[in-house]
Amino acid sequence: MARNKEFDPTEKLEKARDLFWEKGYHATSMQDLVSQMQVNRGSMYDTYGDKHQLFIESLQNYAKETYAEYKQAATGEKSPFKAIELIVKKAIQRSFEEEKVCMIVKSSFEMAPLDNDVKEILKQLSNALISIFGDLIGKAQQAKEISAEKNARQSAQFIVGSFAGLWQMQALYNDRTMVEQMAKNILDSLK
Amino acid sequence: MARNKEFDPTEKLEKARDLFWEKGYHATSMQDLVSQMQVNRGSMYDTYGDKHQLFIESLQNYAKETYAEYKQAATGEKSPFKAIELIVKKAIQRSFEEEKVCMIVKSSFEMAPLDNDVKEILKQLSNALISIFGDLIGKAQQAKEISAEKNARQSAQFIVGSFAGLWQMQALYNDRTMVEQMAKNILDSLK
DNA sequence: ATATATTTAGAACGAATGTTCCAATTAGGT
DNA sequence: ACCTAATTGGAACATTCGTTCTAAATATAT
Repeated sequence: MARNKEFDPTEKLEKARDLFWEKGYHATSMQDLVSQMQVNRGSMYDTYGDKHQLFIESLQNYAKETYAEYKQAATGEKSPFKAIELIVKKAIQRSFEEEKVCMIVKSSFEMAPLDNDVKEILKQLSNALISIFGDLIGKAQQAKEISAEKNARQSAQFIVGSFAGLWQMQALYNDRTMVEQMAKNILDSLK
Repeated sequence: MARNKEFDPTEKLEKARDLFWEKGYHATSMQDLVSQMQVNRGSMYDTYGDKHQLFIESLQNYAKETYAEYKQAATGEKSPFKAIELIVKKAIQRSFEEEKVCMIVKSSFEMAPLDNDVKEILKQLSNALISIFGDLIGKAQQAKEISAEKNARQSAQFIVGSFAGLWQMQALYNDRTMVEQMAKNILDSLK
């Protein structure tokens, strides 16, 4: 039939994702993307569609990779509460290593008020994380590690929401001790 | 000497602020601002400087007005802990009335990674809020309303950070009950 | 009343925006 | 080896971007 692509679409998508992740949607130009991805303009539009679609795919890719890391951090841990702790630790570690704050949270503030399609995706992705924590909290309650009085899903929402606080503090102060202290407070308040 | 301005600079600044507040910095164009403020382009540059300076003044104006409202919500309240509760309540009420999420938090995610000047201002403004809560927490400890074990400033940082969680949830789900439940969790964890 | 400094309206600027198009290239199926 | 369909590089598109400029209008101080 015809030629094959010279580039690996998912590898290049990750480059786009990293740029959107760092600068957000509006501050990232197609020129920025072309330069960073090292892919021709035409090929970009052929492969990913327009900027908006590319952003959405970047977001999905981010969530997929991030949640996989979170789950991976918890596997093998028998104590559900410790599993939660491990995920939070991993999230913080990752965030400081990448020197970037969670793309879903950033996008929630930048895009949710302006773009309904993106907002729905962000809701769905956040729901997925809430479910992960909800399950763990339920199990922790069964294991009597935390009080069974509290509603598991509410606690999960609290945890996921609290992440935003961690990231804001990181974004402003970039002080890991401070962020870890906040995380400790959050985890303590679960019990 | 010469003519007077036909418009009230602070009144028009508030219009700019509302637009930046809603859409963020990058998604707001000068054309948007000219239309919304009903001020001539040239007059805008004469009065406020460029877009960047106008944004900074908008941010300062936002903080001034918001913090005044917060303090006002707490005045007359003898119990320091209840004062904290009142501020949180006011913050939530205001946020749902305006149908917009805190401009400082939004800007922290959009601008802090890209703009050091804005980041420093955001830090300073956040510090001011942390101090307000730090004072109240200190007083609440003296009044034995909350445990004196915890470091007051750390708890204040936790509160201020937790606001970001409230706003993310509002931005995504726009569910007031959910946000109020989260706020309750935050306040409970203070004790 | 006149001179003067400032504001006003809106045209105009070059640069950057997202997107499309086209000719040249290239690899796969027959 | 040759046709064919897709990819490639890069020019080109119309808009929009933030900003500046000019000329007319206007209010103040003398």
